[in-house]
Order: sequence, then C-alpha cells, then structure tokens
Amino acid sequence: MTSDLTLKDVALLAGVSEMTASRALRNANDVSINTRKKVMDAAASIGYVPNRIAGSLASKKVNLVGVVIPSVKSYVFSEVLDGISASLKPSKLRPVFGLTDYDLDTEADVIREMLEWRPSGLIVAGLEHSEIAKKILKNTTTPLIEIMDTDGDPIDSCVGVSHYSAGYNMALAIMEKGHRRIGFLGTKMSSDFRASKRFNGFVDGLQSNGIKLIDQENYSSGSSVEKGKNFTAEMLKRNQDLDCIYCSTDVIAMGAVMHCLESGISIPNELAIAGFNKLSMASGLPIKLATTDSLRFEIGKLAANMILERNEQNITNPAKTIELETSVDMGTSI
Amino acid sequence: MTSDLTLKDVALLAGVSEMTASRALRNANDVSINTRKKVMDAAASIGYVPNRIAGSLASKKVNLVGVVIPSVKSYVFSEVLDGISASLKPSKLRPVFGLTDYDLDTEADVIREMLEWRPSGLIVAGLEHSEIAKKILKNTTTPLIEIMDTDGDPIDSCVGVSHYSAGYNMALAIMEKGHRRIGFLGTKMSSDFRASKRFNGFVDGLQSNGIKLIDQENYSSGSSVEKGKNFTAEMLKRNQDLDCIYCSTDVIAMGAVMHCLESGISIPNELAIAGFNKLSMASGLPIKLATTDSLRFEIGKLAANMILERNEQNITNPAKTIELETSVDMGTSI
DNA sequence: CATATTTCCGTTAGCGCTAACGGAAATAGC
DNA sequence: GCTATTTCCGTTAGCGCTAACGGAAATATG
Repeated sequence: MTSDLTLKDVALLAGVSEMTASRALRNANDVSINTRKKVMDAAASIGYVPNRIAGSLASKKVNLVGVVIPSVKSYVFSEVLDGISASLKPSKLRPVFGLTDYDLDTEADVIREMLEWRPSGLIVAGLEHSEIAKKILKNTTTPLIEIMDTDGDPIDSCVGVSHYSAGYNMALAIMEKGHRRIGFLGTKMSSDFRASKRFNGFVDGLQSNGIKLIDQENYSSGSSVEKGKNFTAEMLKRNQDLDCIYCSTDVIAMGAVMHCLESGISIPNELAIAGFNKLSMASGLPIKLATTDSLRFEIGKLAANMILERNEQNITNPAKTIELETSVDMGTSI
Repeated sequence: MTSDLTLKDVALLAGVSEMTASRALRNANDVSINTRKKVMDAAASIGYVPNRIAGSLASKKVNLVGVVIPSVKSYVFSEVLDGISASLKPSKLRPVFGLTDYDLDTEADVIREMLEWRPSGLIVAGLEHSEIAKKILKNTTTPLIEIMDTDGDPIDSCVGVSHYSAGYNMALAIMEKGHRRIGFLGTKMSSDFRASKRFNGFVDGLQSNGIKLIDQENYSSGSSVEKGKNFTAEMLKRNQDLDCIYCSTDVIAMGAVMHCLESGISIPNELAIAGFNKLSMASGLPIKLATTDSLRFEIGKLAANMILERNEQNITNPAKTIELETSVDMGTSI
C-alpha cells in the first residue's frame, strides 16, 4: 500500500473524530470552516492520501467507468477514448481502459474483471460478444453502452453508426462518379465485425445497380499504410482494368494513394480510391481522400454522457440507442 | 453496484462457510476438490461476480498498475501502452490509464487519484512534474517508473532513451551527409519536454561542427501531417537555400515529405528530411524517412516488467535506471 | 494401537472508510 | 425568558471480503 497513513492519523492530529475528518476531506456538509481548515492542514502536513478502496466499499460508490476496446494502437479507438475522456473530465467519474486485442474470449475476461470493480458504467466497443460475455452483461445492473456500431441488437444502450449503410452509401457515391470495375481491399473480417458490415453494405450497394466486385483482398493482421500500398499493387497487377478500390480503412487507402503516387497513376482518373473513418492523418495527402467520417470522438462523448445521465438520475432510464448519421465525404479521390 | 450477490449467497447455496467459498473461488489452498466444485457451481449458477473493492481492502492487494500519459491520440503513447499491456497480460496485474493532456497540473491530479487506489505500481511518462506531483511521488511507497526519457533526475526507477542524444546524433548524421543549411520544425516545446531536449541536442550537435540553424518554426498545438506540410512550404519560402529540415516527429516529417511530393522537390537531393520516433505509419512513404526509433513498445514492456519484479520480490529492490541506446535510422531521406 | 502429521474447514477480527442517527451547543424566533 | 431551529460533531454499525489462527477429521507413522 502507498502509505500507512489513515484517516485516524489525520483525525488525531487535527483533534477531531475520524468522521469529521472524513467529512472535511470530502468537502461534505456539517463541518465548520475552522474545523475543515484544521483537518486539511493536518492531512497536508503528513501527506495523507485517502484510500479509495475503503471509501468505495463504505459508500458503495465507485467513480470509475470501464471502457473495453480492441486496441489503443488503432487510430480509431484512441479518438473514442479521447471523447470519453473529454466528457468525463468535469465530472467525478474516471475512465478505465481495458484491451481485448480483437479477441472475444479476452473481451469476456476483461468485462468480467471490470465488473468486479463495480464501476459506475461500462462502455464496450461493438455489438458482438461471446455467449459468456453476453450473459454477464445481461446480468449486470451497471449501465452499459455498446458503441461504434448500431447494426445489431444492443444489450442495453448503444451509440454508433451503421457500418452497413456507410458501405452501401459509399458504393452509391462511387457508382455515381461513373466507376464500374471496383475492387475491395481490407483485413480479414472474421474478427473485425464492423469492417465486415461495411463490406456487406458495399456489395449490396453495388448490387442495387447490378454491379459486382471485380476483386477482393482480405489480408490477415492489422492495417498499415505499407500493406495498403503493396496489396494495391498486387490487385492492380491482377486486374489491369480496375478503376476503383474501396478500402476498409483510411490507413489502407493511404497506402493505395502512395502506390499511385509512386507509380504515376492519376487519381481518380485512372484509379479511384475510397476509405473509411476520415482520419486526420490523411488530410496531408496530395489528394483529398473520399471517406466516411466514423464520428469517433462524438460517439465517445455521447456514450460517456449517457453514463453521466444514468448516474445523476435516480430513476433508471430506459435503454436508448443513438444512431448517428454518416455521410460520404467525396474528397477528390473518386 | 453490479449485483447484490455476495459471498454469503454463494456460501449458503454451496453449504459451506464464507471463508471456504472465498478460498475456493480464489483457487487458494485448503479446499478439497469436491468442495471447490460445489462452490464453483453455486457461484456460476447464480452469476456471482466477486467484489474486488472488498477483496482488495481485506487483502491489501490491488492488482492495478497506474499509467499516466499525456494523450492516447498520439501514436507514440499508444505503443507504450501496448508494451505495458503485453508485459502485464500473463500476470495478475492490469493497467489503468490516466490522461494529462500535456498539462502538469492535470498530471498531478491524475497521479493523486491513481495513488488513492493503492495500485501495485505507477508508470508516469516523463521526468518533469509539478512540485506537488513530485512531493506526492517522493512520499509514496508504490513502485514508480518514469518512462520515455532519461535526461534528468528520476524520482525512483526509470526506463527511456536520451532525447538529447537522439537530437545530437541526428545532427551528426545529417552533417555527415553533407547538409549544412538546416532548419527545425516542431511544436511549441514549452509543454513537450522531450521534443525540447531533442532540439537542444540537435543544436549542440550542429554546433560541434560550427553550424547554426538557419530557421526554426514552433507552431502551437498538436502535430499533424497537414501542419507539417504547410509549415514546410512556408519555411522553404522563407529560405530558398535550405537543404535539410529536422522535424520533431515523424508525423511532421511526413507532412514535409508530402510537400516535396506535391511540389516536385527531390528528396534528399534538393531537400533532406529527418524525423523522430520511427512510426510504422511512415513506412508506406515513397522514400524511407530518416528517423530515430524511440523504442516505445520496448520501453513499455520494460517498465511493466520492473513493476512485476518489484511485486514478486519481497526485498525492496533499489531504484534502477535503464537507458536504452538509440541509433539513427538513415533511411533514404537525408 | 497410540501418536504425529496432514488435510480441510470454520471462527474471529479486522481492512479503512462512510451512512445514518443522535445529541450537544449555538443561534433564531416570539 | 423559553422553545424551535440550525449548526456542528461524535458514536455506532457496517460495506464484502480475507488473514490468521485454531481445531476436528482423515491419514500417515512406527
């Protein structure tokens, strides 16, 4: 433990009871100004650090909000965290992050561990969970917000966008620009449910105009600019007449753009490129990348606000789903 | 609270004492196989979730490691987190992240809040802290690891690289390649101590050859590719004979590269560019960026391991500083 | 067989804090 | 003046769990 000092030490030094010391330190009522100052000074003089474990147990209040996400390395989730962090900052609640590494079993473990701390709320990325995780989540009375995605059945509340629609609408936008020979480039989608939904929406969108994908590449492991570059080169080699590639993320799309820059392929005349997420990183590119803003910061903010609302109100408010509207940002790359 | 179920409920259902139930659930000794199974089944059947708040208070053990970093949006810290996460995964310890937004007062608050939870260890980015934070940190018996930077006086243990040396060595590398008219581009360094140290090292490195910076731009707020691009353009306009720009991060350097690509400036013949961090993102560029690997993942891993060591051993091991060696990655951009 | 040892489980006593109540002193009300 | 109210502080009793000890039953030892 950090320090052997307890409330008792502070109380003794200040010449008051533990209860009065506790009240003074928490800025609670029923303490005179003089007494409060005495206690504060005593605490400061010995460097007392309150023990929140004990405090939380006694008060049955834990000022933590669990946030369960696949990874922090992805530029996507870090902005969600930022939104959550921004919303919670003025409140007493603090976010605690847990990483699943895109693995549903790990996710179930992380969720269970989080709930063992009896947090004031839980924010979990995605709507897909293991059976065990679902059971735990259904069983808990902790306010739960599933985020990022609205294509599915939320257990409790939900804030996100429809990835299916995002894919569908991008297909429409691409076809409107006259592209017909279209390929798809992304990661293996078994573990990335949202990418998979975008893909399905995209295929259905093309289908609505009677168009089929010419080629498709789903490589394993994480996205990177370099992989996007290399796989674009390969796909173009396979299909010399391809006129558009839809990438499952902007990171990959940036790689596609890089390939074109290197190979002197003109965008979008010779090849159109579209991505997803609207990463700020892509804004430095020579062309403006066509993409869909995934509203990550906004989603984080809203989710955290829902937790705050639930904690302020004593009435148990009903589950609520917020589906944010996305729109295609045309850019200059399609 | 998540659930009203307590150990008592499990114990009653299993027909044993609370203590036996507690032991069974924790896989502790002194429980027969049959009894353990009875307890496990009872717990599972009612969906019991242990209360770690109570457990930690009673056992005086908290399996959390506090990690205090400026931001998760920066590609830098997310990889540190990843390293920490990877090291802790096989252990019982779990990381808890706190964000300071590059503000020392916020940092002090976050550190205090973390210590209130009596974590098994604390990892803090950087060696610069407010007086209040320093006092708190000196006072605590929690194992403390300051990370990223070794140019300064650690309070306890420390893992990082010398940013001064990194800057110094990059200056030498650049000069060796024959560049003489050199500019520096980075963020305002009042809040980014490590960038500031790199800058000082760089200037001193140049000085060792009698060379002075031609130009310097320190813009406010965060780094972005776009800003790197724009400020590079401006700097080149001001100094037509500039032959090299050292950027305080790869993100900015990528922007500089983008400007050259757009404007047809040949790298490194007309303009040499160097960055810092060795971000994987930059690996997709048409040229290989000269940079210094900041060993972020490694630092995270080592710091977490130091916490683990301290928790395993009963002997209080002494403070230890690990300075990792960096080397200039020449790439093809200088 | 008696005794030493091991295995297993329960009882007691907190961990450090706060909710809830109660009561004394100070102030207000008329 | 006395009562009603407010202000302030202390006492009691936990929160839900586990460390530590002790003791009965089962097993080993010779």
